[in-house]
Amino acid sequence: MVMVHYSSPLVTFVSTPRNQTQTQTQTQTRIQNQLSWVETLRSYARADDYTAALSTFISMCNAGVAPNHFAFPAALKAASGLRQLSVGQQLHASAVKHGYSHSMVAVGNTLVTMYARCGDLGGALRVFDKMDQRDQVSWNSLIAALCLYDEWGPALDALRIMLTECSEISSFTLVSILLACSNVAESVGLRLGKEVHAYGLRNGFFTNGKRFTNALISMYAKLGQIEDSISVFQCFENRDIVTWNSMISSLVKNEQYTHAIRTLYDIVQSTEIKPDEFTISSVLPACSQLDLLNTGREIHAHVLKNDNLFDNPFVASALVDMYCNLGRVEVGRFVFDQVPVQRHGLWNAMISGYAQNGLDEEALKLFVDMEVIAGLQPNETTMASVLPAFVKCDAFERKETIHGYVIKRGMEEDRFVQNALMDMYARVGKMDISRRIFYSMDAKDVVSWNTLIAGHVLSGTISEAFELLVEMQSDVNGLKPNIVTLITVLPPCGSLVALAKGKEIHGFSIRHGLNDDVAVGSALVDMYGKCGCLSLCRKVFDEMPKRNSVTWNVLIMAYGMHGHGEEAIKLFNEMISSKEAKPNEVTFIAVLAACSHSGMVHCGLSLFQEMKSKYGVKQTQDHFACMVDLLGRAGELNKSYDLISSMKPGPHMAGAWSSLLGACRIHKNVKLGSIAARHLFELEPDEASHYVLLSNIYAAAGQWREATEVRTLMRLNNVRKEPGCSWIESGNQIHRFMAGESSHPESSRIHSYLVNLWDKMKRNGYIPDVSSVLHDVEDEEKEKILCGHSEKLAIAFGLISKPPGTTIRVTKNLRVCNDCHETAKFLSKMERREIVLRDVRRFHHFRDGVCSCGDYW
DNA sequence: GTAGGGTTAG
Repeated sequence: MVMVHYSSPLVTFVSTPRNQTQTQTQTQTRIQNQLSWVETLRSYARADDYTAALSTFISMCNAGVAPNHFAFPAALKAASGLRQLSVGQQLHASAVKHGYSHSMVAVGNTLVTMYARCGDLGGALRVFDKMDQRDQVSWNSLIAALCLYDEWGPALDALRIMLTECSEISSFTLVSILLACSNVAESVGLRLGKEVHAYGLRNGFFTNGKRFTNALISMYAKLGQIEDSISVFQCFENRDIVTWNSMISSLVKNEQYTHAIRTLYDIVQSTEIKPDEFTISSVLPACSQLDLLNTGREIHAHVLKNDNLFDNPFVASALVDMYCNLGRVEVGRFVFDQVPVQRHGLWNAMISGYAQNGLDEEALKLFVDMEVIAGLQPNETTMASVLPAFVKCDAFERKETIHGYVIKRGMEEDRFVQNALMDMYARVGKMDISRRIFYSMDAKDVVSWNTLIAGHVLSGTISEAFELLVEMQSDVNGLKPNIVTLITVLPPCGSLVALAKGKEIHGFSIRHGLNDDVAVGSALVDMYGKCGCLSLCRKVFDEMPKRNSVTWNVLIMAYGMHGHGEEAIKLFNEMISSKEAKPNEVTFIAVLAACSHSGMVHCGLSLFQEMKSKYGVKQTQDHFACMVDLLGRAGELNKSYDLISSMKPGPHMAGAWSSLLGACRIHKNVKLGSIAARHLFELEPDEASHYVLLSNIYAAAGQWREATEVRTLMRLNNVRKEPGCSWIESGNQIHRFMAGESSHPESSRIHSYLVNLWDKMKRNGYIPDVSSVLHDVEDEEKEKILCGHSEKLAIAFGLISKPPGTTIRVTKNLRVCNDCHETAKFLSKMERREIVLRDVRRFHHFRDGVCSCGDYW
């Protein structure tokens, strides 16, 4: 027997020496004695003082008093409570020796529960099978055991058999069944749960069973029927603290955060009920969700005033979690450092707090400390929290070694860890391994799908991402795309101008009620803007129930990119006066870029000067770079140059110099252009576009020798020009065209169409701008090269394949050349087609021979 | 009978 050390008045009582000879009185005394022992043992067990109960049992045996059929269940309950399987097994053997065990229902029942609670479900099932007799409690014990191991289906099967064997049903049965109902498929669980509810109503379980009512509240909430939970709660008057806690946690589970906080206030105002550790740890997540830092602080204060609450590990980690979720990582750390009892939950809360706030190195350090200092082995939750920090932390280079660690610790089966690993492989460019993990997973959840889709978006394999989006909806588990999915797939629709796909996703968001979400709405506004559909972009924006800074920024950006500078500034002023969202640094990037694209120099200058004083947004080097662009485009090349010279060195410098270089091409300034290019060759020697621009500038000025020199330099530096590439969506497919290439299946048809079109244009007075061609060859050859430009191929394909009257939307990876710009403008009138051409910088919207940018680009 | 810490996007 395991010895349990404790001191109690009982010890003196049991160690009193006994007489060796037995008289009748002595026998009576002995029986009396046994009764007292057992009674003491049972009262300890009833009071959940398991250590005392076991100790009593041991002393009783040592005193030569045989345990009876009341003693074993009490001792077994104590062993269960202490989760001591070996003690339970010894009790089991001892009970068999004394002739109890399975023949005695009470002992058998307690054995089932003991094995289940001590981590041995198999042992529990074996005992149940061997029992000669079973009563209602036996079945309850079995069902509860199965529920404990998440064997919900078998638990319900057991109930069906039980109903054929037992006529009586107790509140214990009902509570177990309700628990099982909450964890099976919604339709099955809800149907059965409602039957149990009705049964309880008919049989008076409401009047005598708080447990039943509390379980009902939780059951409805877990199955998403929060209205039913609330009505059960409201109809029940005999509420205790568990009832209130069940209601609060149900509300939080169903995202009814405001209601949850209100319920907490109801508790506080009532005199007889006081919030306990369950209340606190249930309600704190609601504070995070609603951004209620002050409410969180009040709760924290309440915890500090009742210091027994702070000893609860759930409360402590919920506080850490709340502060970190609200961005107060340092307060979270302060609380973390105050907690005397170090448990996994607490460490994991702090590690994920660091990781989610981008403090990767702190997260990694704590991950190490957890084992080294606290002696706690990281578990699956730790791993899933820390993996993103490993992936993002530049100081940690050999990312993949972490997979070995995961396997060594036996955590590779965990879904959250697998998802995090998939993300890691996607980010290091190993989509094959990411996919392999995905297809090896038994239970893929929405996050698994989202991670794989995001991986494909990240690695530029967009068609795979779109295919997965479709495949996902036929997943056997009935998974559906969620908000994150939509936010993942909408940006590539915008960048590829895949308008039909974008509209399809928009439709999906409406059908599934996801379009009211700010992030989804903003992504839709952005997508329509990038697809060149200003009207739909505006319509989505206007219909959104809630907008934030991002929403306004993407709308302003869209108007700016389309050359509607005045409108963009008007929207900026509306944003300020609506007070719906505050302008931030990105807002000023958007308005300054808008001014730049529309040549609104004065407006841009005054906004730039006022942004700090009037709007409280600090100027960054990126804003300076916008101003360089604005001045340069407007032809104020010297001012632009002076501004660059005043800028601090940093990664934004390349952008600034390339703005100036671009401006020099527009305004044909060879001298400044070559200065800008020289800086760029140093900063980004591998970037082909710089060489091409400078070469263009020389060529346009007729300086062919210099132009050739630049091309030679490019060769010497081993820089290869990124091939021009354009996309157009047609027939629910994205078609890609590379400059001078004929890999498209319809290539020859497009080519002959383009030759005819070119002739027709020239007959109608079009003069090709051959200055865009770098090669020093005959004009006829230059025209051939011009006709091979990818955007012309894409526009030609659009004219052939898209129904008359529809808009042609093309996007290009590089800047659109002068001749393609003029061609599109000419075609928009000659072929009576609206053409929207998007390049790396902005939109060119051609209608009836006019470009929205007014040739200012 | 009631409670937590995790993965995806921005």
